[in-house]
Amino acid sequence: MKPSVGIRDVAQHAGVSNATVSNVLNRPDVVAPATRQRVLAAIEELGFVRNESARQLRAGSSRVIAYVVLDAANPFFTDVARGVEDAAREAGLALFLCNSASDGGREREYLELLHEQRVEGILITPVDAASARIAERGTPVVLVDREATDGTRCSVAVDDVLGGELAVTHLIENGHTRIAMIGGPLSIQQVRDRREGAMRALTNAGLPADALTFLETRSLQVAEGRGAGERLVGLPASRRPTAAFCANDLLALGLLQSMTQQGLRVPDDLAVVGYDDIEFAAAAAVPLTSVRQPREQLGRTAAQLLLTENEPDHEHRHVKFQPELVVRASTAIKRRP
Amino acid sequence: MKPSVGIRDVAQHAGVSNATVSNVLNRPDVVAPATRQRVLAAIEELGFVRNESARQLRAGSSRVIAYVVLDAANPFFTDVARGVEDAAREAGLALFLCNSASDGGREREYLELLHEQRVEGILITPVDAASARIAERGTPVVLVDREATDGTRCSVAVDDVLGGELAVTHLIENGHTRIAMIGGPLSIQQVRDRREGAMRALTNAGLPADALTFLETRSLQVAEGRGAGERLVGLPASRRPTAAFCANDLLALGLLQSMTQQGLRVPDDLAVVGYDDIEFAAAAAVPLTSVRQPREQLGRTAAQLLLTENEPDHEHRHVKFQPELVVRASTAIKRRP
DNA sequence: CCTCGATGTTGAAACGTTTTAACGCCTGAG
DNA sequence: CTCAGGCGTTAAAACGTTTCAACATCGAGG
Repeated sequence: MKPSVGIRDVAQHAGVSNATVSNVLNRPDVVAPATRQRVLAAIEELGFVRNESARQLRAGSSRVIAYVVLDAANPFFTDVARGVEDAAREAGLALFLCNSASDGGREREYLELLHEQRVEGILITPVDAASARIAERGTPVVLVDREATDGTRCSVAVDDVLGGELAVTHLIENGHTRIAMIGGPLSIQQVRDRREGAMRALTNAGLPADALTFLETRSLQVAEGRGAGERLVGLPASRRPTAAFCANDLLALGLLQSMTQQGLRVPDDLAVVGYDDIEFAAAAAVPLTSVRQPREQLGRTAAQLLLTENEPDHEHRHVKFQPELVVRASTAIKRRP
Repeated sequence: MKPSVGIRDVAQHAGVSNATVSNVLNRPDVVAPATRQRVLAAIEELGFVRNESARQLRAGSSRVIAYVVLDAANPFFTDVARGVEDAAREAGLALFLCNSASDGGREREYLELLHEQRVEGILITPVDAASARIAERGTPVVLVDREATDGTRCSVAVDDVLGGELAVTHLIENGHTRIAMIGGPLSIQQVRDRREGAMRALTNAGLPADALTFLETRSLQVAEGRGAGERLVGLPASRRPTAAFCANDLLALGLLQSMTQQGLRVPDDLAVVGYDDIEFAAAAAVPLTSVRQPREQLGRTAAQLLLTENEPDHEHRHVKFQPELVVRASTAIKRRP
């Protein structure tokens, strides 16, 4: 490792004091143009890179925020992250992405690390309700895609109950009366909310609660969707649902694959609704009906809320967006031959 | 903001010196169990969080590495990132993900930031050749999915020339003699390599170079694939290729969508080969033939190489993996009615 | 000629840790 | 009783910045 050139080396090389170098770095306008040039030249020549730790230690602020994402492999979250990043960069902040991968332990570790790093703020889509209540340790936290139940912090969410209701109402209107909902684990708030919305749709339509079969999955990933498909087909034909509402598009895509593999047709044998409307939903084997959420706006808004967090008269806000149903081929009206 | 409790506050509260608190934090075994308990209790009680900046400033090391990814929305890279993270976490390092989003400026900013942060090491899939040559500033850098041409750093790559050759050879064997390659911009090394492989396949089969029409795109994203599809269909039927090799799966998925929309059939009117074999390739409208790369292993290996970087007798290594063709429906043999 | 304000520069004191050498205490051996 | 050695603890010196009050220098206004 190089002897690591510091601000004093630069100062000496340029024939000024270290305070002046610091000024060139942080308040260029306050130093005379000639000196500034000389210092910049010295910086260039010596290959000086400011030591952020020292800067932060003294200055107290870090110019970095972080987004702890639930599943970096889910395009929904990468889209949210893009919104976050755009907003952050407009505000002159850098963004660190951390992937909890739905693992509470990992999430805790990252939060601890971020607190230690004294980031300016943390955006998080928490793994479960417990972690959503994480002790605030001086760093502002904004919940993303999850509503803060207590008023202790800001949150940006989408009305998942409404989303579930939209999806299942659509299926009911298409004539389905035996419907499966696929999703899990139930420790995830979104899954619970979407199920609640589904139940509400049944009630609204005067259908009994057992018109909905809930198949719980271990995660919200493609492979689990395939597994659920097999379980579904395994059911006796008389009780087998004619439509499925998946808690996200990854599950729906897996389900779709599984149906094709088992020789069943979508939507004829099984209508499918997904959730999130990720880009791949439209490109699927059967273009997927899905519930669209304003992904980038979700992230962008969350970042903006975070920025208001240390304003003097800040009070926590809870923004809630409306989802929207996008109808495609996977729920085309059932043919009655 | 809270008055921020420091190590000395803890020390005072526990009736010991700050050095002892530091020992509890870093070398718990060296301090007497009773004292340790007392200190831990004080930490808990005061809600002390170690200031990482100060730690790092004094200790010199950061326990963090970073992966600057080319496109966080591309599942290929999130899979690579997962491999990186697994390896990092096994080594007790945290991983920060930075998304350059194929933007050279963004990439430079992040690299600067990471240097300032004095991260232990940087993994990067660079935007273009210029950025791949980025001045090393004391922080070890490993190239991911790109070969380091000079011997100045380690790299982990996949043989893209071979990949392109596999894809196009497969198309030729299926009887295609007018083939399109879709990808870009050409500033991306992978695109150039895959095209070179495609040309080699032509040569091997004794086909003229103009059997391959290269359609350059502005990026490697789904929307560009759709655009390319329209351009393709716009060609006079006599010159229109009967098969397309896409530089990645996102383009291929876009192309697929575009074909369906324009009423053409895959593979009958156009056979399609993608690249990367992302999870969604198998779930596409027409399951996609694709060139598979060992994604997670790529990331894992890169992280491991990075870790060897500050061993005393380190010499830069260039690992190169072999890709593999996965044949699916999108290149099923052309029917000749 | 003196004073004043503006403009540029600087010396030195933080910031909150880790680290090192030294310290006091206790125990067991001589 | 003395002394060597081990053990646990500590005072104080870093680490590389930023910041602030103070200090030159200079031109203009009185």
